[in-house]
Amino acid sequence: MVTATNDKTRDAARTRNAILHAAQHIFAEKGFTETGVRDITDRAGVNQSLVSRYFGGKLKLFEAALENALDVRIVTDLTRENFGKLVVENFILSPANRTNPLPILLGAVADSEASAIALRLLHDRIFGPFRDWFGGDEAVVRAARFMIVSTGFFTYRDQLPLAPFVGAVDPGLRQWLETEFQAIVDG
Amino acid sequence: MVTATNDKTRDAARTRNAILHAAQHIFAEKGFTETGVRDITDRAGVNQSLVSRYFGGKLKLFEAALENALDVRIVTDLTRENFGKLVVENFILSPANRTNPLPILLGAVADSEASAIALRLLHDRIFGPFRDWFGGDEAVVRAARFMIVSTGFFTYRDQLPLAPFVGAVDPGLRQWLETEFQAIVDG
DNA sequence: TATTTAAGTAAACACACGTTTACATAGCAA
DNA sequence: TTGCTATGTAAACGTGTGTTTACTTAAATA
Repeated sequence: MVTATNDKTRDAARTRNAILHAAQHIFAEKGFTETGVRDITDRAGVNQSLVSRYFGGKLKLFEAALENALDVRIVTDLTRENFGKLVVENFILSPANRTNPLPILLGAVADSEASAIALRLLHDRIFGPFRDWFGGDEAVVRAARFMIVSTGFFTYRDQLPLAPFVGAVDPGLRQWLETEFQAIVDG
Repeated sequence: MVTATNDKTRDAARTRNAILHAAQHIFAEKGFTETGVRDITDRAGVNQSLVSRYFGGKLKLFEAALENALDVRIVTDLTRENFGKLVVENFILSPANRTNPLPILLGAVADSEASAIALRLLHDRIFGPFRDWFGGDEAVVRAARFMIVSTGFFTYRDQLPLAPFVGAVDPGLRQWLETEFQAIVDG
């Protein structure tokens, strides 16, 4: 675990970073609403008041954490040939940790302020890039299909652990996911 | 609007009912977390303390409201022939009001206690019946596909209003939804 | 009608939680 | 070394919210 002060030295940048990373983890695990500022600062090993000092409050910290998670480039390294397989491997089946922004984003839907931030970033950094990458007349519909399937899957894997989504993914379901994503680019 | 006491008569059953229906509406609109007990009782025209008296608290009221919403039978009236068209018409495109239980249910994902209730009811009253109705070897996968697509759609229609989901549904998207649901029963 | 019981209300309570304040001190500069 | 500034902390604050309490009163009962 990354804490700010395993020693007693003072370093604002490191402290800020420790808070940011702890926030990404815990927001991904518990969602925006059920994550307390003290949960984050305890994990980072710092005082609770530093969230307001360094980020301006819980909401701005969520925004920063989400932006940070979105810095992993999703569209890069994708090809139209093996799109389905690649997406399932690298995006869908990657666990809900700080590297996968969509679960963090979905953890904000219950809060009106946090979901406004999430919606903006979702549109600009996920939906938009995929829509442009798909291209063509039906680009918007293709991107919508992409969002629907990935979001539906994450909802049941991370938030409502329904039988077929717990543990290893059923091979039939995985096969369908790959086919489905491939169909989005193929037409 | 249904209130308990437009007059000043006292009627426990009517009051309880007014609370229940107000709860269904507001839970569907704002989700479990952002709905306050006072929001519900104000709409029902009764005192806030009656939620605890008649239902045992906000959580139990949510459970009762969700059970009540689930009393609309979804599977009935479906046929395998026009499954896709029927589901999209009668289930997917019906607004997020008290008649559609899935949006109410999805409004609980942020709260750990409410989502535990939602998960149980989701499994018993939606996932299970559809799985059984689909039948066959791949019944579980088919039901999972059904859950993924409908949940993904509702998430963006009700919770994160992304461009292609606001207002009238894009005809291309609607066509895909129908095809997708039909494919679930066809194989 | 007199009495009792159930229905309803206003106010207070208890607690969680994000934020702010007042203070302490490490590290740097003069 | 001396003093200043940035970093960090503990405690208090304010507020929102689900719940409970003490009380009032309509309606049923005898």
